[in-house]
Amino acid sequence: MASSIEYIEKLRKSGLRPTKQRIRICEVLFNANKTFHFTINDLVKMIEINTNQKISLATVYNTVHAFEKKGYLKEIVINSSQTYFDTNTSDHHHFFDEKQKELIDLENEDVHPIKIKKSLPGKRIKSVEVLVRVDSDY
Amino acid sequence: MASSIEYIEKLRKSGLRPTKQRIRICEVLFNANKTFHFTINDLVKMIEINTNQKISLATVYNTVHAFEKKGYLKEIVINSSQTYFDTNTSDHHHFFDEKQKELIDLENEDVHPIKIKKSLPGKRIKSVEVLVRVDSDY
DNA sequence: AAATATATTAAAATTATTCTAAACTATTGA
DNA sequence: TCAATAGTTTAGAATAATTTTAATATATTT
Repeated sequence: MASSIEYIEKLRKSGLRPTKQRIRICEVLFNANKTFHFTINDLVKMIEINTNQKISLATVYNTVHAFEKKGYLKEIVINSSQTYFDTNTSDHHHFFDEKQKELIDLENEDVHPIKIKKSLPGKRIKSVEVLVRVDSDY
Repeated sequence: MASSIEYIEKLRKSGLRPTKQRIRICEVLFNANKTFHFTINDLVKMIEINTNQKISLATVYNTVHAFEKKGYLKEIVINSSQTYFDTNTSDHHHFFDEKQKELIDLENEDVHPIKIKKSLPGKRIKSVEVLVRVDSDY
């Protein structure tokens, strides 16, 4: 839980102008007491709830991408028609249930450490992500 | 290297009618002496090279998906505007260089075995995939 | 407060993929 | 062998996520 003043600071510090829209999106994303996963579509719906002021879709895309670049959000690697984002920016992995389109965190301590033995000349590892696809029984 | 007669057999065995188009696509995909990664777009280009007979885009999509269902191809999980497929259907992982849009195999023996300690009630693990994102120096 | 730099917006454009329904081809079995 | 049928291919239309455009609005700097 943070106040909009804190978001204004946070935005300014990272070189993003604290606009009405960005502050609103910060509130929606970072006021929750748990981290969560969302699609752009989910976020638009969350913004619409209890708001009279609309934010244009282009702005939502711009802002989410700006936040991702600044490290406030993580993009989750899934082959799906929609891109998922995560407000949990810590190093962790995911379960994905294709049927229910449900994403579940897999904390780093839930996975034995991953060591990559192969190295590629001229290339630096940026991230190592594990996706565990699951089927639901029902 | 296999002849079209072998592909006809293979297709029939898996309940797919051996059509001109499917046999052609088998040749393009499975005659190579190394496995490789491709997008639908790549495949269309490969088909066009040394062919007078065109295959419609819808058929290419249909066939690739049919082959994937039968286990002759693997879909690779990447967030990219295009979906990648792999003719290497063994259990393995990938490096992905976003800049160069380059995919590189990471054999299972190149990764320490991945053990998932968390289990989800009512869900069965279908696959565990690792994607290592890399940056090129240049 | 004016000048500037940056953001927002609605609408159009783009692009991968899927759908449609008509024409075609492989298979079956008489 | 040949007609019936079931499955396949096709071009083009439809869909849907995302990006672009360029005009308007807002934040920052001087």
